[in-house]
Amino acid sequence: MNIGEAAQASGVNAKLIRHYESIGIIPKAARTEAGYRVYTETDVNILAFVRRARRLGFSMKEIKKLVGLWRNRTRASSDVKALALQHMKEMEQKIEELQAMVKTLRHLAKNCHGDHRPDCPILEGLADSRLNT
Amino acid sequence: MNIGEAAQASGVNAKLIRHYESIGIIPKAARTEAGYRVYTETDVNILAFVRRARRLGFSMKEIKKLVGLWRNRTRASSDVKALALQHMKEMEQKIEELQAMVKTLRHLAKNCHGDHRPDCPILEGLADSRLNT
DNA sequence: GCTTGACCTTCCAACCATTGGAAGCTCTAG
DNA sequence: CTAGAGCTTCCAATGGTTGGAAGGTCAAGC
Repeated sequence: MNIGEAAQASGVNAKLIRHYESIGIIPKAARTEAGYRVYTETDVNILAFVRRARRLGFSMKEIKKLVGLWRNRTRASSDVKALALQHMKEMEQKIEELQAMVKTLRHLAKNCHGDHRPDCPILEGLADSRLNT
Repeated sequence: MNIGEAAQASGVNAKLIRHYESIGIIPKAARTEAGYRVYTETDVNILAFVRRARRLGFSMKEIKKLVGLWRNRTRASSDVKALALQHMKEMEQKIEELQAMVKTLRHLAKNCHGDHRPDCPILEGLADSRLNT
């Protein structure tokens, strides 16, 4: 399987596959005599694994760890769980931050006429030093 | 006021102030004979405005627009409101995405022993092609 | 007046994850 | 044999910020 077919099968862009290899996320692919990368079913599984983890918002650093744990049959499930729980915590924090931002903006927008007049509580709110925090 | 004092007063890092100037977010500061940037109260207000908008998650591109509208006394409030509502919509979408990620991870983690055993539903879930979407 | 140290200047590079392009080689079909 | 699709490497850009290096300038103390 060459890189294009592996990309098709795994859902990971060919360009991205090379990038993942270059930064050590995935093992270096074997090559043909002409220098083309060659992939096995296992390689495709790893790539799909990376893609799913990425879609769940894991950073490449975290994914590197996860791939290592995945390939290691003697890993402890506690290692994986800790990584997942930590990641969940960070995402929940991010959600709270975003919700606070939306709340503030909604409050400001509520009192904005939204017409041709220049008065705008949104801008005034942004300019208000009491909003410093 | 030099850049350090302006940074102190506005809460925006001196380094970042230069950066904002270089990418045209804020107007070019006046200079002393020696080349030092000089800031007025108005400049500090703009910087603080940028900082608050940034903290509400606006992109620099959006902030560039907002600063323009803020400095323009004949702007229509509808322009600002549209920008704010669009931004809120994007943040709400992001929140939903994150919540879906957390939900999936929570589900996977629930069945993970989290001990020394290698069995781990989290990794199995990530490797499961049914999770492709 | 001279040194010291804090501040200022510019420019260049790094972070993260991805995407794009250019230039050149290799394969496959007609 | 040629066309074009696909492969190779390398370099650059995105966005927002931070860091450092190398050098000029200011204010205070001696």
